[in-house]
Amino acid sequence: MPADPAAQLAERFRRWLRDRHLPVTSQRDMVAQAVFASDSQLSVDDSAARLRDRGVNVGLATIYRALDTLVDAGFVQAHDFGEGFRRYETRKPGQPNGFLICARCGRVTEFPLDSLERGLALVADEHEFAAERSRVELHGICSACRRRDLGALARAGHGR
Amino acid sequence: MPADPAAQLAERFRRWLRDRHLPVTSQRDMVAQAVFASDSQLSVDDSAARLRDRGVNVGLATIYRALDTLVDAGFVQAHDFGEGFRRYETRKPGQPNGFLICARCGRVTEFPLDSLERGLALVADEHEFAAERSRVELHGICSACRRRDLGALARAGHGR
DNA sequence: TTGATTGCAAATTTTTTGCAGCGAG
DNA sequence: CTCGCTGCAAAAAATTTGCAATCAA
Repeated sequence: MPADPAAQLAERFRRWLRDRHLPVTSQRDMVAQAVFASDSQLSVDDSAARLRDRGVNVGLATIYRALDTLVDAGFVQAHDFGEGFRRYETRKPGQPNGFLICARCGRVTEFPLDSLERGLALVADEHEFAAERSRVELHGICSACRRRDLGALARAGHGR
Repeated sequence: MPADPAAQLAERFRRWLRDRHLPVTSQRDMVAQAVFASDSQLSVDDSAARLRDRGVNVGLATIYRALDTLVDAGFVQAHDFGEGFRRYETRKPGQPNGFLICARCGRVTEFPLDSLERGLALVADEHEFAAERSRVELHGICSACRRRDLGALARAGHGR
């Protein structure tokens, strides 16, 4: 059984293209695989780097266009974390849409919104707002950086 | 009593500058007043336009620098709604930090996070994340656009 | 063959930076 | 007088666009 989810997604994307009589080019396929194979949010540069590492050479403009297509097709989701550029990520069914953004190391961890959904729906209702999607960001210090800070503090205390 | 909150903020900003021996220039003052006087989130272009309308001429670079200073001073908050540029807004004590972003007209309405705070704290705790600030975005159709759509639908129905 | 895609380079857009001259303290 | 600020123009950085050559179907 083909249990590799990235390969399955790539195949579904190819089918999506064929269904609308769009050519399945190797470049698009490579970009798609790069995003599908990553479990983090890739910038366009990140994607270009990964392709380069695999010996594949694709123009930046092509990567932008391929990612646009992937977003249109619904396979990929675009993010803007306020860094001045976008990031892209495979859109899995039942996506989290909650983000813990570490101010120290920049790492972005995701979490599901289930527990907040009721409250969010309530707020939308209050304002007669028809919400289609929601996004929650928590900015602060992640557990790893936190532990590191506490460790440093402890050492400083011992040394007096 | 001087009840104009914008004027009060401007005065506080001047004092902030004086306190650190920075010159209080008319340009910085004007930029500050433009943001303080607005109740929406201004882009740099918006700010430039408002200043131009008042007959004030300030270079774009100066506006960027003045806004940076205002953010550093804590009087103004920067936003990124994924439009490709930033927006700035007076930071009031007990800010909302919740945003209803209309996909149709682009208007951004704010709402307070009180009702969600408990849930947010719970999520942070679960991940051992030390949250400093949170940000919630709801994307969808605002009440005004909603009504407009419904009206159009009704009219179409009548005309049959 | 046909029409969409690709690559490259030029164009756009937002923001930053360098620097000579001005101005607040 | 002394720094820091201002304006302008050039530089950066991310993204988009125009177009001839290429490629999938």
